[in-house]
Amino acid sequence: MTPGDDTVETRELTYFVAVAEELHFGRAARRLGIAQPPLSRAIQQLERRLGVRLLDRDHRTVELTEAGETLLREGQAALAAVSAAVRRTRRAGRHAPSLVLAAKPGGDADLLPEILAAYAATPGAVPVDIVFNALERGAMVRDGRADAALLHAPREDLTGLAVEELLVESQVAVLPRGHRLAGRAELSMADLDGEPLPRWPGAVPEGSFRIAESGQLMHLVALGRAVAVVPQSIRGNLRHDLVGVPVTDAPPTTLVLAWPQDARSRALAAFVRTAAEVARRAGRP
Amino acid sequence: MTPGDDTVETRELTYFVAVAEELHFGRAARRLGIAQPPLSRAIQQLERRLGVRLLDRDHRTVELTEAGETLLREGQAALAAVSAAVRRTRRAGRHAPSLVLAAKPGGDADLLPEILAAYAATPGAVPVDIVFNALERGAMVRDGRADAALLHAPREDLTGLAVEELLVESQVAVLPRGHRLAGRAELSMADLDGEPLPRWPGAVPEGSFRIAESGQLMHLVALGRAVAVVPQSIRGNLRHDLVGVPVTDAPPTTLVLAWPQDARSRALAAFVRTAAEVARRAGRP
DNA sequence: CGGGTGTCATACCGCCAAGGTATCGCCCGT
DNA sequence: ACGGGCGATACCTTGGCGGTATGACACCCG
Repeated sequence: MTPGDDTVETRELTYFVAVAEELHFGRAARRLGIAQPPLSRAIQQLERRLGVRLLDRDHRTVELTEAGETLLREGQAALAAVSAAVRRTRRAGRHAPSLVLAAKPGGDADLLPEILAAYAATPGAVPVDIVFNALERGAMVRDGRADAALLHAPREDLTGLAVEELLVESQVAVLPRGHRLAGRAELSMADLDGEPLPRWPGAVPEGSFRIAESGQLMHLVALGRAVAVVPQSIRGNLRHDLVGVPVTDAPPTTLVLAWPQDARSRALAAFVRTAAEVARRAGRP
Repeated sequence: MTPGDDTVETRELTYFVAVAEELHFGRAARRLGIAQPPLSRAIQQLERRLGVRLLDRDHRTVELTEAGETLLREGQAALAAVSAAVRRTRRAGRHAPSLVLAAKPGGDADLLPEILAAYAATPGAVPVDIVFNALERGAMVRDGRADAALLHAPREDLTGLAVEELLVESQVAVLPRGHRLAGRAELSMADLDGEPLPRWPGAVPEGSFRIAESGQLMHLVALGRAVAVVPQSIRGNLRHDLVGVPVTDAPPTTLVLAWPQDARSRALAAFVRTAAEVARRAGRP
């Protein structure tokens, strides 16, 4: 045995993560585009190499051991790091420097146009591509698909990212115009008890689909199937049949600009500086 | 061409990192334990896959392109993440929970004994293994060889780590007892101009060896071959033939406890809490 | 209770690609 | 002009990855 072998191929990690997420060899194999037997063998070999049982499988069901849960978490992070390395290398090679910013539609508190204009006016500014994505903007920064993202703390996880706070916002409940609470000047969270979930995009109401786009959520609200508690800045973009009512005791939300904490790019640094300045200026009109 | 292939095997990354660090295919191949031709081919293939030139090699010399520098940095991080995943998985499998703490001999400001005692008294405390290492305690935390480390900011790089500040210290110059400055009550950095390097462990004086152990450095100081500027807490552990003189304008050093920022371990959290408390208590005696 | 079905493991095979050896091509120092 | 050093190329061998077929076992059903 050679226990000093402290590495594993990304292929093996990918395979394990697929099985660990699916908890089903057949489905995982299909997702990976290979047949099931090689997958079984690969997992066995991985377990032998690590000297650790990763999955408890009786003939009916597959579940993660403690070691397996560790490898799922850590393996996902490691794979993201590898993808990030590849993507950033490709970007560095194509000599057309640019920035990719991940934002959520309607989630920029209307700061984005001004930030982009101010940055574009900066000497040495580089083209900025905006990528809209509601659910995985943090992951996009971590794995190199984006150079920076607008995120909402503490709703979204910021581990592994450097951040600049742009704006602290209170929250409002979005309600159909005809709702029993729609006329109130303000609410407390307790007033919303018993209202249907989800409260925000990304939350997964049981048995329902994943809300991937805020328009879907707003539609659900309009139908009375959901109540959303969101940063107050979206009040400007509400559909005509919805109203936003301040929720006094909802925790305030912070709009942050996040980027990989080891980023070394001159352009990114300038963009961050500009964004912070614009936000500061907007803070005291 | 299949540009959607966003991953790379760890083997390829390891190979590239070796070449990028050595800037020499032959040496890199020897270090990797393979022959040179397969290594050349592997790098070429990697470049083809990424669609990017990584190394500028004329027949005499090898140097990194910009993309190559990116891949070196990012690849090292990704490989550390993979190693960390493997090690943490192995640890999680062997069901004997414990903590590994990386410290530098003499670099704990004498806080360690008290921290260990206080933690051991905590309910649910777990055995703590101390690993002494002067040069790569940060890397040990990042790649999973240690759960936490005592580091000195800003001397050591903290990116990617969560930290708790334990102690802010001013610095002293370590001098031979007979040195012309040894009698002074205090110094400024300017007084040390012209003194021989290195100033601290890990610094590499030109043409000399790497100082891997503080005893070596102290020996050099005693021989008049070096001057060290170090946190004042080491004054208690100086050899009889050395003295420490405060350097008034040296930037203060902060002793921090650092751990992987995505750590989820209950034991680690308790240890950090205890350490912070001990340090706070020690701060106001 | 016996056949059917779903699931993971095993057996066996073919082939690609990683690694080895030998050699080339090129630049350099002398 | 020549030998030495270095990376690239040519060619071969083989380990291991992936595929198909099948086994072993548990559960469901009529």
